[in-house]
Amino acid sequence: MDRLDRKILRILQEDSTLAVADLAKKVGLSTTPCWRRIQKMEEDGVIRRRVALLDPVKVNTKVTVFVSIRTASHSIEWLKRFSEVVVDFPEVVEFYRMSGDVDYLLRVVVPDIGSYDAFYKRLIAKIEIRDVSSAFAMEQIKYTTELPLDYMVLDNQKSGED
Amino acid sequence: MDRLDRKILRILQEDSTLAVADLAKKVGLSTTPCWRRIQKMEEDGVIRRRVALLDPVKVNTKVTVFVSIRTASHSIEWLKRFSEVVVDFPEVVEFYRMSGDVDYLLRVVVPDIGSYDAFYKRLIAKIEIRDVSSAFAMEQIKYTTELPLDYMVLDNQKSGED
DNA sequence: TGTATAACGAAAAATCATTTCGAAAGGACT
DNA sequence: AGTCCTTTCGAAATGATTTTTCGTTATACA
Repeated sequence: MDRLDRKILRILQEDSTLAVADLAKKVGLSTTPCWRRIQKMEEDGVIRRRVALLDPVKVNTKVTVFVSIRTASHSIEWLKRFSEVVVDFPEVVEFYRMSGDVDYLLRVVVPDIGSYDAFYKRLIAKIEIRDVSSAFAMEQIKYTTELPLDYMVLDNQKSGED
Repeated sequence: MDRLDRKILRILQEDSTLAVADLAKKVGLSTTPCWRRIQKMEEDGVIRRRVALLDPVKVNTKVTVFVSIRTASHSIEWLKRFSEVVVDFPEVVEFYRMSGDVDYLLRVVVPDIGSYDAFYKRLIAKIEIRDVSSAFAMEQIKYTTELPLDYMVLDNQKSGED
């Protein structure tokens, strides 16, 4: 991967609807090699998928809640089941195993506080959880799916400045 | 918006590369009305954009850090500048104003702990911040851009069971 | 300097998005 | 029930874009 590939990724992360010909023009290529580069990055798994991003307000999931979970000591069995249960909730859009104080962190999206309570009840009905604490987001100041490309490892050679 | 629209959104959230004809077949429509529904949802802003999602490992941003910030008392000026500074870092992929204990929460992506330290230094060089604490994610168990569509408000009538 | 390899670009072919045109379905009102 | 009106639908034609094909150009290396 070189600077041209990075340029392509930068654009596709923002907007994947451009015609390959237009994208090619932007990065200074003709359509065929540009198309082939995209193809290759899809095969290599650099580009994982292309998706539509929806407006949370319009689909009635404006409220984000961060759920911190401390699990002290638990069996391997419990941890396995815990992960499975949590992953299956569509309201859970992010789920991390953490180092330090908190063991797991979830980002949950729901319409309102009431729905969060309902979600929480459904969650603890499925699996016993010791220490849970919820923090509500008042405002989403930034949310992007664009990963920074400044750390990418390039086969350095080739053209391009940006 | 009815159940058909929801079906369409469900699919487009997963994969926006399908041909409209195929998508139409999946939801039980012919291509023209399906195309028009998509068009309308784009105009209405329900569908915000279409993007490519990249593999964090392949672009060298596998480490996620959650940064909690407490700002006690600060001027309006400071808060404004703080937001601007933070938003401008491409490593910050999510940024929330929170209720409760923590005032702001960031999700930051970087290649490794060392890069995080470098990022942190660049951040505090740009703006003075009182109380910061960082929590590292050991594992990303779930990450999806798919919002749950179960809370969507439908103009209830019409066809479809799912 | 020759050769191999990899990347390029123009143009043709195939696929897909978008428009156009009627037809059908559902509601409201008489 | 019937007519009008509105909305949604679908087949086919058009236009744009993706994908393939083929020949050319650049780059690395002996």
